[in-house]
Amino acid sequence: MSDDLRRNMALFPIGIVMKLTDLTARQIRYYEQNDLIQPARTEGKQRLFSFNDVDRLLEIKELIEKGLNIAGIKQVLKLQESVMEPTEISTTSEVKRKDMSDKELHQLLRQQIMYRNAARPGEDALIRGELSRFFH
DNA sequence: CTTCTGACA
DNA sequence: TGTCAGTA
Repeated sequence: MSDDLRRNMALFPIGIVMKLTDLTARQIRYYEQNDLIQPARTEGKQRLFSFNDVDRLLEIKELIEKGLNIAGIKQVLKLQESVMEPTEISTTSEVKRKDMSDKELHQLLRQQIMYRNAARPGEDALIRGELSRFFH
């Protein structure tokens, strides 16, 4: 069995994921509603998460802690997907970055810098105003 | 007992 | 986001 397939197997219920990510069930369900994650379901409609789902949730958690809202997180997630090779869908952010082109790397760095500026209330009103759509 | 959806003093 | 309700 491939390693990628193993990481995508729906294995644990929300209770386990809560402990693994330190997120509340409310938050996890909310992120799913906003299409940030798409966990599998049992016949009884119970969510079943894979290792990839957990990794994704941990990334979402980091982004939330940096002040990003759903729209902002979608941007980052979309950017990461555009950077990944269609074939070898890597797992760690380290591997993902290794295959980025210079153009994509600059775009990601530019956005990260913008996030930091916008995350400082009263420091850069213009930038924060333009990116308000991506923050709380 | 755990999870799910919907709703809001 | 928390939390309570009524189920499955």
